[in-house]
Amino acid sequence: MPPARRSRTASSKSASGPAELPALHLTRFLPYRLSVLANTVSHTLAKLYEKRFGITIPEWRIIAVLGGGETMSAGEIAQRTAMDKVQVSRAISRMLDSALILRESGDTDRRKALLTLTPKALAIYAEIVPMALSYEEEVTDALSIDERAQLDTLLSKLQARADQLAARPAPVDAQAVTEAVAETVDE
Amino acid sequence: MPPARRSRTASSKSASGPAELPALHLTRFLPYRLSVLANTVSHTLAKLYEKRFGITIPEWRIIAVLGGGETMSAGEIAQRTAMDKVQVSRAISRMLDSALILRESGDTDRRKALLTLTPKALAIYAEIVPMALSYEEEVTDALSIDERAQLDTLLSKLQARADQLAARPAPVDAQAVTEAVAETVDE
DNA sequence: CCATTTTAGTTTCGTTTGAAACTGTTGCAA
DNA sequence: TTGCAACAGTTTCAAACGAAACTAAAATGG
Repeated sequence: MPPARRSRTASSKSASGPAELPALHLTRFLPYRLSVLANTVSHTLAKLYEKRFGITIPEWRIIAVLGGGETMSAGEIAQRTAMDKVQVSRAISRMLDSALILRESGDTDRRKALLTLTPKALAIYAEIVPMALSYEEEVTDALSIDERAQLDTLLSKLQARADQLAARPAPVDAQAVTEAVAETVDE
Repeated sequence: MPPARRSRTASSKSASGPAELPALHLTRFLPYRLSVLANTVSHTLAKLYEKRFGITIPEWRIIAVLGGGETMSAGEIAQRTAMDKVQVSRAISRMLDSALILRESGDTDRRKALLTLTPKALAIYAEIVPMALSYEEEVTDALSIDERAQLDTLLSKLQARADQLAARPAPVDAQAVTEAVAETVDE
């Protein structure tokens, strides 16, 4: 039995469904809220990056992890940026075109390409980091010190749980449900 | 002068940049964290929706706002779902194809189309809402009751601030910075 | 050693996206 | 009224995406 649901100002529709339909308000639905917030933030930031440096978010992320001047492989970048290898591969090829990155194939393992930022990219890094942090600060200025700590905790816990749930295989069977619905319905 | 920065275990690179480069750890950078979390959650949910009902997130959102049986225009849907009109238009046309939505042009204003869910979509609604809420609960189970309240507050505050910052026009000039960087650099 | 599997990264293909242009409709104003 | 601006929604086009197929280079192991 699912625990008692939000008893908000919702379900009071006139002639509604069968029985006890739990209502859902998109604006209170966590996945929706996270998606909208992340989108707002990313989009704002993306426009800044694009406008000033002509780079996209994937490129920014790569610059961010290589900004210390270190060298790493595409796979390692993928891990550290939470992007998949295709995304990384494409971002790198754009960055090669715009001379932001240097690629040399390692000699111990010639599958792995060693990637380093060019001076040009390092200069962007030096400019973009303060800008990024400053935007972050403007956002978190909406919060008290306590709240910022809370946010940190909450995001970590939620991410851990979300990862866990994402890893879990499909919960029940699929086809059956679809068919059940199709049956119930369609006149 | 930017307030003192995170003094984490970060900047201790060996021979790093010019002077006081504030370090940036992607994993502690709020926009990044939000983006990754929202992505994980949305992606998991999208797979559930797709697998069971053959619908995408935009379609789900439309079903969510029309699920009470009410009728509204595409523009209103766009507002309530935080999607833009193009996204809504496309989702609606998919839903027309799969007989999930009904469109009749209003007679007072023939630009506005009146949209209503079909019984088929309402049946999906009845099945999908518990599923969505149950997933949400599984995620928030990672939090205490107090923390859930905190989360609600934090998300609201952050969204409000992010909206405010997004509305603000471009902060400074653009070209200048790009050129400055180009100059500093490229050997 | 040679054959097989695994790993690193790229390419391809079909879809999705977002911005901008476009179509049709209404409201407004001279 | 006619003419024009604003609005609702759709279409177009080029970029971006994800999944799966592919290429090339190690690692494994018989």
